Amino acid sequence: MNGAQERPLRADAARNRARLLAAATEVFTTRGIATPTEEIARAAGVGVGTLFRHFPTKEALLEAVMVRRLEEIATATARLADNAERPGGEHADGERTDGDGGEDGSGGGAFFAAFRVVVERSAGKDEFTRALAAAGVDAHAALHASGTAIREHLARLLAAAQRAGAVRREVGMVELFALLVGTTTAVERLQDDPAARELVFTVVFDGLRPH
Amino acid sequence: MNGAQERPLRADAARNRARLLAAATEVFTTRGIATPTEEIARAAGVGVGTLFRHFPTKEALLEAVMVRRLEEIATATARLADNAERPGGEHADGERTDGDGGEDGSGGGAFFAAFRVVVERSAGKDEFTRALAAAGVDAHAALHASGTAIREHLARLLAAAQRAGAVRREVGMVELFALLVGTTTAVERLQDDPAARELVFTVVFDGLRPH
Amino acid sequence: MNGAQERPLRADAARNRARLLAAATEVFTTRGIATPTEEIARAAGVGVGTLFRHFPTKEALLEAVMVRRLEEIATATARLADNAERPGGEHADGERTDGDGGEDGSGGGAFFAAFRVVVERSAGKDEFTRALAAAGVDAHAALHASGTAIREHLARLLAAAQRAGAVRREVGMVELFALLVGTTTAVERLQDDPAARELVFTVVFDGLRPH
Amino acid sequence: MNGAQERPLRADAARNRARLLAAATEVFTTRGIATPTEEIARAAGVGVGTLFRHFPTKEALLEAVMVRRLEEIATATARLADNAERPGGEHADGERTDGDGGEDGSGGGAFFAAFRVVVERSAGKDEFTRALAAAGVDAHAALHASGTAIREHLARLLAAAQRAGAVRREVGMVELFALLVGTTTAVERLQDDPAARELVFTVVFDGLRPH
DNA sequence: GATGAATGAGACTTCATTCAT
DNA sequence: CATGAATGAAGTCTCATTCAT
Repeated sequence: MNGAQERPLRADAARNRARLLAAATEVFTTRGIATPTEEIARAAGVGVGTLFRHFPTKEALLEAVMVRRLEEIATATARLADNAERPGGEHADGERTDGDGGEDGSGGGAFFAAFRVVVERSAGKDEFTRALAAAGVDAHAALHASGTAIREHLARLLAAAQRAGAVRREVGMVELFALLVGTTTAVERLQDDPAARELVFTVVFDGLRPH
Repeated sequence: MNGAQERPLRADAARNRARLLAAATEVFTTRGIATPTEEIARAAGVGVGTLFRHFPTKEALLEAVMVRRLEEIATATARLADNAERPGGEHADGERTDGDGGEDGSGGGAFFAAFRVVVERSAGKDEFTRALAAAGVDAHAALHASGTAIREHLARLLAAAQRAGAVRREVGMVELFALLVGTTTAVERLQDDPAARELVFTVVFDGLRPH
Repeated sequence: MNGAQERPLRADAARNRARLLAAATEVFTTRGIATPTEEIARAAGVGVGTLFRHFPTKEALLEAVMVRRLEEIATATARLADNAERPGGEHADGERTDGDGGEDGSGGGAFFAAFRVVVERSAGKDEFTRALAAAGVDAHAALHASGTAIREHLARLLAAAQRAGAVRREVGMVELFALLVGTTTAVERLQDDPAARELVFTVVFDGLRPH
Repeated sequence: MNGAQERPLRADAARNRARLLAAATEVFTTRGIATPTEEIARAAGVGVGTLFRHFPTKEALLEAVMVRRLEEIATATARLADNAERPGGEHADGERTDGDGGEDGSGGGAFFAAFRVVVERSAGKDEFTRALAAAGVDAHAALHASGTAIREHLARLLAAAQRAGAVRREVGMVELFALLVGTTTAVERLQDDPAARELVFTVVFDGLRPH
């Protein structure tokens, strides 16, 4: 897609870029996107000038952070979606060996695993999305690409899970996404209470099963 | 608790205060809390000076908006909680008259009704909460008061619903609150798709039932 | 043209606006348009905020300064153009009373007077024009209006002077404007040498006469 | 004056220096002196580091550009001045052969030719001068040297032209310089209109002749 | 009391200059 | 020596808050 316009990037430059991305992820998530750029630069141990050399705009930095997150998620969902469809993927034969601690019990394990992945890696993403949407950046190429990929993987996983009778058929992509961001928000404030987190997942997953 | 210690407030002043509160609610919700104070003043049809006379700080205005919301929610949950416990409230005897618009069908109707109320009146509250939390204002008196009341009503409703076997017993207040904010977020983006909203509620409610 | 959108402007606001305009004229002319806004604000005795309340952009301030200059010039050239054409304006009859120390000597006095006016009030305008042009602001309404007026007045004066045989007929508006800005530049550095200034005017004026 | 005290400069270094000078001349003239140094480096096909190795300061680069221009002008005026004074230079005897492209017809041809040279090679110099002056660099050695030379040549040419009766005697060096920069400015905006340019020269030259 | 002009700290961004590669 | 990444001072503009009208 973009093959030649980015030269290899000098060693130190690459390191600084990585540091900035890490610092931005951390700072944006914990202190909100209103945090001054200077703060992020300081957290990354570089000057503001360096920040702006790598990301020409605060918004661009924001986007880069999101893109990285989305890409990670897309990678994970891709694996799950491929596995689930591969013949033999997700314990293919009939003999319900199961045992998958409640996550499914009747196919759809990959779907629920993907749901977890998306939720767990989306922490803090909420505010980012809002910010970008507000800036009218909805369709920035990179974002769009990863977003589309994730959407596609989830669609396949959802369909498979419904075929397997693991998820109620009324649920479509719209509801799925709403539940994903909702669960993300719910779980976000339960960082330190794993039991509560598990229970929230259980409630949502049970609610998604056919009734 | 504090009802009368502040002097009655002249008629026009009261009207301006009300206008500001309404405008702020609207503007903060639709355009985000970063909207300049001047915008809010304009929306309310008053000057900035007036805004700052009524609310010494932007943060104070934010808080006032939230307090009003919480109070409304508290009023609604109070009624539901009282009803549910009153002898005969929520069809007390065994004869499942039901008929409660599908909300449950086996006790717990008041609880689920309260869940809906909280979610539906909380739209946009999310960002407010974050903002206030960020400002270290977590325990501002007024907020705390209404918050406590709501928490108490919900606790009673939850207990009743669990006694009636309508809600799984593992769910405690922590999970309930997480699910409330989560569902609020989920539902927020489904403003224009009532069917999807309903389905989200169905999923969450079904998930809350004993399994 | 614009009648109602500008409210009367409070007394202090009007004073500050005037101060800012004066300070900007002074500062831009003497220290160049690269002078920081803060300098101008300080020179005007107000805060930067005030400057930006009155002129939303540095460029807007620049434009306002220019507009005022152009308007002054337009007023002066208007008077001269009208006078020259009024029956009896500029000693209408044939009897070359002359005596006008070289400024004309054969009609065209109004034209040469206008030339002087434009040059003398244009000091420093040069850099402004360049700056505005660079900013792609060439056709900003107000500027355009005054500019057009001046152009029109000068066209009439030039025609009259040529009819009177006071100016060579080959000269058109293009050359006239070029000579105007050229003479402005020439004269700008002769601020403190009135005799030299006069001589420059003499040279240009003599050159403009039929040969 | 300073020709050899700096070591010879390696071949590639010399080429880079030349490229930078050319690029700077071009860029400063077309896009203004506010153009970032990086732009100039890119135009020259080198890195910024190289630029700053050759010219320790942006201002130094600016000065170098000007010096080169002034030197070119000085070379041209030198030739003209020498020619005019050499016995037989500029058709010394009385027999008005003229033929000198119409520039004068009565001696002073070299003077007017020099005037043209200065004007035509000064395009864009205006902004440079201002910039340097603003930076308090008025008397930088190199600039001064070439400037002095030009001044001297012009003084000789002017004197000769006045002796020949081709230029009015009131005009001194002060007025001459003012007219030079003025004509430069006038002519600058007439780049694409040769006829208008010629007419401007004609006006100024006629104005300079005795009246 | 209401108004909106004034204020100035602070945000984002640019760019001349330095320095590691 | 060349390169271009890093730096941070400085510039333009915003906005919560104060205060004269």
